[in-house]
Amino acid sequence: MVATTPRHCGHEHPRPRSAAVVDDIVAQLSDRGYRDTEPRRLVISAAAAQGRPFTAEELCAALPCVGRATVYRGLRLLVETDQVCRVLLEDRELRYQLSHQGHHHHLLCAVCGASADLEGCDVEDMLRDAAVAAGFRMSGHWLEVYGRCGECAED
Amino acid sequence: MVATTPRHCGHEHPRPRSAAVVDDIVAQLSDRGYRDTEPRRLVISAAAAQGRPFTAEELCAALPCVGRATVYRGLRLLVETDQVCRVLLEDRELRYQLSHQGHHHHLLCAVCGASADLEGCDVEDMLRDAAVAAGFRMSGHWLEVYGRCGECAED
DNA sequence: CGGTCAAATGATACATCATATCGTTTCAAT
DNA sequence: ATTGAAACGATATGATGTATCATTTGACCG
Repeated sequence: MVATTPRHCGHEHPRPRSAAVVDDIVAQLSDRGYRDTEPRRLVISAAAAQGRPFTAEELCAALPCVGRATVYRGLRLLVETDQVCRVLLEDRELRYQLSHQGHHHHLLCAVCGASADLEGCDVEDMLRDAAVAAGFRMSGHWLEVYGRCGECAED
Repeated sequence: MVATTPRHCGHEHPRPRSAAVVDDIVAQLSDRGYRDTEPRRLVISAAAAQGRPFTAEELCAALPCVGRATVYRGLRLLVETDQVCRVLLEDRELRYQLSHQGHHHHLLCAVCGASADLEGCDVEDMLRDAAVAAGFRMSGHWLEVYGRCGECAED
């Protein structure tokens, strides 16, 4: 069932190219007992349409037909189900982006806001060892790396 | 000059054992052109008296004689001058603690809130290399490690 | 030692971000 | 189609931090 007849407002929400992505996420949510609702699809679709990490407010602005609370609830659900991951900027601003893989870290461009996944870098083991040395048992960590992407590196 | 006669309220603020620490920080601020004020001293003293990472609100509560804005301003100043460092909990709650050294990372106990400094672990180089591999030039990073300290590890 | 003035303060308004509440709507299983 | 729980939207509330601005204060200076 495709959302071709919006009920909340007059805006048209044409089926995007990323419809398959949306369907896939909706299916995964469905497997976990979460309903397939139109506002939820709109949130997922808008999230998938973002080119780079986005804020909850940006998503709200992009979805005037969907209530703020619903956008926040949708994002929270997507994070909890690992469909979306959270990204923290240097000023502590919280942003979101679709998850591409399991656990990973982000390289964030301070200039253009682009993000890349940090690969070939398993800090986990290193951190775990250092934690043990300090008498801790590590359970998790948060790591973000800031810098300039290739395009923005030219001063 | 020691603050023995509080003016803002009737509370007594006896000169704490950590007075030397306070004096030292005040001196460093003075070197940078910041005044030696009583509210500022109270903020520093209260921060130094905390056993573990604390929130701005906790400091406000501990200092009923000092205005909220002043506490926040004081903390911001202390962070900017590297006297205090910021710590991010897993739920994104922001806490503060006195800095013991230059740049370093924290091990945070999820149970009791204790913190330890992560030593013998230079993730910097590793991250820098990984960033370069992704076409980025690294400029900074944020890393927090969560777990259980020795005391809280026994289930 | 008292005058001076920018820095600092405190009260409070405001901004931001996110969650809680609650009556209404909607999905999906029957 | 019926129906009950899940989800929704509007809005109130809460948490955290900053901006404003009249007043106070600390450091310098003569």
